[in-house]
Amino acid sequence: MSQGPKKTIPEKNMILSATEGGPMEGILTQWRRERPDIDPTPMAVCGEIWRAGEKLRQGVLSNISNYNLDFAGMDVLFTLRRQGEGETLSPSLLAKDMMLSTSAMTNRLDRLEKRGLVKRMMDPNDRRGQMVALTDEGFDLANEMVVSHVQTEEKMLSNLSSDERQHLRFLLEKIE
Amino acid sequence: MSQGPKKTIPEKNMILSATEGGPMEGILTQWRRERPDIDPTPMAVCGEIWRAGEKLRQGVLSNISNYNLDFAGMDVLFTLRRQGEGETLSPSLLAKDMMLSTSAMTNRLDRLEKRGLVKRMMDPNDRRGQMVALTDEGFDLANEMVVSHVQTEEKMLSNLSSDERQHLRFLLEKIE
DNA sequence: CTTATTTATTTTGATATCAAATTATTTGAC
DNA sequence: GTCAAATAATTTGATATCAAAATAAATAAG
Repeated sequence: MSQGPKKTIPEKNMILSATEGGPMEGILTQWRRERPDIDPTPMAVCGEIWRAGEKLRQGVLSNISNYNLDFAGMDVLFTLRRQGEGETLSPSLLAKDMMLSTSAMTNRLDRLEKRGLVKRMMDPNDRRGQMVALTDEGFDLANEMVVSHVQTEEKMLSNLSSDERQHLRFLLEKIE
Repeated sequence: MSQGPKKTIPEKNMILSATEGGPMEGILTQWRRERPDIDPTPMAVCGEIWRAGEKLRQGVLSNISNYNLDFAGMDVLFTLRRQGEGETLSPSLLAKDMMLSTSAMTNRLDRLEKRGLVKRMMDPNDRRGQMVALTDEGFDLANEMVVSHVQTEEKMLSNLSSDERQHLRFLLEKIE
């Protein structure tokens, strides 16, 4: 209440809370004791990114499981939905878009097709190729699901102001 | 060269580069067209986190595969190594630490034990329990590997200043 | 035209994971 | 002490993934 100038306190708190108290700090302490020759902060940064990603993934998954879907299925439905109504993508493009093997995509599409959410159509210009589209049911489901999906994400990000979110993206994009 | 005050330009650039050019921007554009009623920026933030995490994972994996290991094995080795030489953890604790099922941990330990990197010992105080420790070989490998591991991460984070890294962690920790 | 190469998708075989069941042991209630 | 509930680890069964092989069709070179 009487020590430093008030001006510096917010900044100080910011820095402190990024290095204290977090679940990462114990790990860093261990490494510093075992390998004082190594600066472990890169591990902390990467670890926080993975931890945050995992937390977000859990939250998103818990929402979409209300629709009897998993992350994989949601990914396909949303990718197709945001192309626009009636638009199609080939299995190869879908796989590339999601950084997935084409065989994994075959499997995902099989499951979604069995549930009636997507349909495969022959590509009229290339008999090797297929055109994958949402069914009406898939389109409606994606339309409904995206609302609660974004709400779920919004809730998990609610401690971040708009500026902070932008800054977070800015920093993440600098990762090589 | 003659328009606005120079002072604001860095901030402006910062904001611009977080919303333009990134691999996320096309996706946002699609969503804005299809669902103008929904603010898609939460998807962008989450997507950036997952994207960055995946990129880091790839880099780390490409380094540890020089040691014929995968992410799973590295995780176990490092968790044991940072406990200190000769320290042990039970399979349950290891599993909890890595947010993994105990059966997955059984599998990981089987593989590492087969390679002679860890050993299982009976817990003298609880005949149900085990104490997992690094072998000498495992200890040496962890010691060698952590150097290039941190270097690899450091390289991928090299575009971020020390302050930026701290700020990044600060922001990530706000995710609920 | 024919053959070789590339491209699109599926199938096969292997593996890491999880949830649930199993086995063995400890802890707690009485 | 005995029985029930909790805990530690493994086994089992199912599944999603990948890499590599297989199938089929388009493209290119001669």
